[in-house]
Amino acid sequence: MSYIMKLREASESIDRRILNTALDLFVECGYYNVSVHDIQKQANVSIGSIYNHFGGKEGIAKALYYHVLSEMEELVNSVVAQKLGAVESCNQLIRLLFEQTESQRNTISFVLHAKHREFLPEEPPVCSATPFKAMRDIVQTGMANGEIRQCDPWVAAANVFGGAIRMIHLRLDGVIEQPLPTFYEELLKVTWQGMEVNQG
Amino acid sequence: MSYIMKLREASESIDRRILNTALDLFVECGYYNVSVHDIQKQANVSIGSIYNHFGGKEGIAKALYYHVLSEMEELVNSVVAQKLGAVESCNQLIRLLFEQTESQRNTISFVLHAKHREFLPEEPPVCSATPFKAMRDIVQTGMANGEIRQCDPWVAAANVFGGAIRMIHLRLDGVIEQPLPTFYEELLKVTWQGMEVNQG
DNA sequence: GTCTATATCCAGATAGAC
DNA sequence: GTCTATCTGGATATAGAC
Repeated sequence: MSYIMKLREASESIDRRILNTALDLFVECGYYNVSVHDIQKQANVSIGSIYNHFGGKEGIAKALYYHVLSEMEELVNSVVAQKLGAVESCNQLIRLLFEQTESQRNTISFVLHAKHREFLPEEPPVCSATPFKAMRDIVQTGMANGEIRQCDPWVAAANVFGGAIRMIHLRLDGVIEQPLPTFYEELLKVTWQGMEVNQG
Repeated sequence: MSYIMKLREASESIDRRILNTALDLFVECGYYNVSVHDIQKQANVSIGSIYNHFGGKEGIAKALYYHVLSEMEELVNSVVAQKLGAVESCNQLIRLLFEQTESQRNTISFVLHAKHREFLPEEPPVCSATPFKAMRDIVQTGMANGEIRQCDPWVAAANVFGGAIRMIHLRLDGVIEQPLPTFYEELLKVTWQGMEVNQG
């Protein structure tokens, strides 16, 4: 083990080391392709510690799930706290999500890309969690105050964020090869003004 | 085993019975939560037959993957063959996808919702498969002939189909409770004309 | 609380009769 | 080609020393 690694381990709590390692492995290989031993080895902790701290593999996944959800919630709250208009709030959210897809790839991947129901069957689906509700609420507010065209709430939310989320998926799958912020301005333009060529 | 079941089994080839059963189980429980024995029991075939026909669990998944991809390809081709304009082609595609999400739920779920890379690591990602390329091509054509606003190809495709795909995901997750065709008209309006309220 | 060594279980895969 | 019975590896989880 390198000196750098030792330093890093000393600076991180054992819990964090387990969670960080698990996040990397789950995202890279998929939950069911990762064994407790894999996590144990890569995190340089004993298997006993893992069972003491989290009670098992599913315990790790659950802790991780709530951890990344709370990070997501922070992100949404940081935008809401600015009290911008609805449209501008959505834009900031998309900008932050695009940036974090590049800088915090695995966190975003675990929130937006993982199929939690498969390994955490008891938990509610992500999209019904608070940060996602908050995103839909922002759109709702915009419709109420006339910033955003009136329409069905699901349609509105899917249209505002659907394009961005689709691009995040494609980026995480390696299909899009440029960093997402490259597309930010252009995406906003078509999202708000539409795809149809203006007549006259 | 009921009389109806026997009739159904007699009318289906053993291959189809295995694939149909596997599709249902994979979608409902997730690939790794389904054992070969589960498939074997529910399809009323012996485990030996499964290994003879598909060589194992991964063989089933691979066959299924190409099967549903070809169904998806048919769907796209059926629209392309009509030689409509680009915008109208996209609309028809979305309409068909919405309808099939209700009538062929598991097929759509396996194509659009499953994480194939986790259990078929050798296969290319779905979104790089032909039907998805064809969808992007339709959008491209529309930009070339002036039907659709000029912009980055990824942004355009994500915006045209992103809202629809997002709604399909939400529907498959049980978050949206109404059948998707309900939203068809409204979705098209905002997709093409945008979300921003017109000035004046 | 942390570790190693071990127990238990069940999945995928195979063997060999028919 | 189809079946049942069986093997084997590897996973989760535990026991018990330190």
